Amino acid sequence: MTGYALREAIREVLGHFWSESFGQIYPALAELERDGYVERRESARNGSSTFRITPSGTAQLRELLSEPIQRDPPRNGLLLRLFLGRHLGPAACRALVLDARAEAERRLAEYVAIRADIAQASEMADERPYQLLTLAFGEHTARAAIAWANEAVAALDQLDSTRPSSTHLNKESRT
Amino acid sequence: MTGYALREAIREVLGHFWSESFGQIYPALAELERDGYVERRESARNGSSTFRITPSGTAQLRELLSEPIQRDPPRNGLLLRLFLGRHLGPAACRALVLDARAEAERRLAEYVAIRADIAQASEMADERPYQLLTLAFGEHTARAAIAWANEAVAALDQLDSTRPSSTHLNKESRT
DNA sequence: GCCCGCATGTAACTGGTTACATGATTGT
DNA sequence: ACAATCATGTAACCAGTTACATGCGGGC
Repeated sequence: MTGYALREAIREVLGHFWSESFGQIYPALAELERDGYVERRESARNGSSTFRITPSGTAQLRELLSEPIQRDPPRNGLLLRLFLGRHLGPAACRALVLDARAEAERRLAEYVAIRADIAQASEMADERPYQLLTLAFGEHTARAAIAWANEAVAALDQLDSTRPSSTHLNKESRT
Repeated sequence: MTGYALREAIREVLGHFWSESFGQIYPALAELERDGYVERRESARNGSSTFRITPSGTAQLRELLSEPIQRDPPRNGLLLRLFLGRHLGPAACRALVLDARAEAERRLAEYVAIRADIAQASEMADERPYQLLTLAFGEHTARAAIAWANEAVAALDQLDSTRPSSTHLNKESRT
């Protein structure tokens, strides 16, 4: 496939847990070609080149997949805001949580659709069980996020009603 | 607090969803001081300086907290490996999942301990409900991860027994 | 003729980590 | 004394995004 197509595939297929930008892909493909991990085939018609992985490329892929997983330092903007939620007030926090819930629901719906697609397609039978694993992860975490959001909204509502004239911006002071 | 203490606090208190390095903190504090958002008080004894947020600093904090949450592009090494799990084989994938489950269990235990701590401490009553929100999020996602891992292990075991002589490295070929 | 999607690549920039240099204080 | 921890800062480096420059080909 071409670099462009590769990026599209990553966006569409792995989009929920991986991403690459053109600035990554093209230099990477050039390097992979230099190291003999992929082969370039120039198209005569236009200036595009399609790439195909070589045997040594698949070997290298397996090597890389076997390397220890490195996780990057956590940075969850939602949780940071909620932790310092006193400064935002219950109403603003509630809005944030509702937003998060809406997105989790959107994701969950997407996963359900993907599951239907995968069940449909008879191709790639040996890859399917692995793809279902990642899908299930997404479903579990999305459902967890929704359940949490419901609890959180309830807690925030109670907080708002218990101490209505809180230190900061609440429904009344904003109107 | 000092820059050092600030980093410790971030690590210990927000460690599950936020992180900052010295390379960030010290330049940031200098800039915040320049903009009048924090005040520096030099200690006479040693070269250390303690910082205190100013009124305009808290205002700025609220401003920043109100800004839209920006999420960084996803990059989940575990899911990437599982998605391409055919290249690793069921046994290796199983190990990855078990690892993930162990860590989720470790996290969950930590959260339970923190919850006990928070319930104990009578201070900071107005911050507590917000902190509990972030804690609950961690608990939900950890439990979801554990449940998923259990399903995934079962699926992988079945996969391993159904087609024992898979294309690649499995238990037999590795011994 | 013109816009849009396909396609390739580079350059600038940014956000951040890591490693290093340095030194005071405290506890054993 | 010496090790560990507290403390400050900088420089080098890195991964990665964004934006830009460029051009082909097809559809309207």
